[in-house]
Amino acid sequence: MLGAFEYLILTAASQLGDHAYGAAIRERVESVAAHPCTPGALYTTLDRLEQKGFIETWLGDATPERGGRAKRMVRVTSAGVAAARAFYSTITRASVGTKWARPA
Amino acid sequence: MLGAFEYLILTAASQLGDHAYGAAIRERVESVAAHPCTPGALYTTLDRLEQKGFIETWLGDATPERGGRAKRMVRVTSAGVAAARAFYSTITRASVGTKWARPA
DNA sequence: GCACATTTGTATAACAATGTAGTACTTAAC
DNA sequence: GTTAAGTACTACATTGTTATACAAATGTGC
Repeated sequence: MLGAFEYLILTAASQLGDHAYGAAIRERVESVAAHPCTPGALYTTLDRLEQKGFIETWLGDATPERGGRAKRMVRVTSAGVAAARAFYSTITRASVGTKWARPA
Repeated sequence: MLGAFEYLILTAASQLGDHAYGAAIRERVESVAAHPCTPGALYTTLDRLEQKGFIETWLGDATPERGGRAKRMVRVTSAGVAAARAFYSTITRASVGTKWARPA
């Protein structure tokens, strides 16, 4: 169904738009979830999302900063958007009427 | 962090209140998610949720209906409610500003 | 009223997919 | 060459899935 962690990465990438790349996504996920997002977790998940066709990635240029390795840029595909939408709507629908969510 | 499937089971159990038991939870999850919830998936997940202290289960009485095996009753603990709340709020917070969720 | 099918429900075991930790490698600026 | 930013890899733990078996009660035929 798309895991919770995969969903967090998709949302982060989507929100970062043209500036979405590995490390930036990582920071954003960590700030939103109260939850560490280690490099290993991130890149293996990126690989899997790409395999499923939910994102596209390519190597971009190195920005002229101290540690200038090329960034792995990320774009969410339309299939990825659809998957994220489905996940969100399932969670929302399930939560209607619970103590911890608003009544809808 | 609590998986998506675990969350669905917690919400279903919570909504069913005193009538929460294995098979009823299963039906409810299937109707909410467009996703099959097989017996195996359900009971292994119940075991795991119980181990983590998110639910309590005990064997109830058999109702006087055709197939009257004793039901495994389920109650969400306060720890379970807290976990569900945390999950929901993480997903909600992460989704703010995406194409597929409303702006907050 | 007894064998036996039928129905509702639970359990187990083996496996596949996801999520995580830790560490090593690459590239460029200082 | 040291330091910083970033990516990649490997091995492992946790979650999710499939398929099948088991249990207990009611209903039916004879």
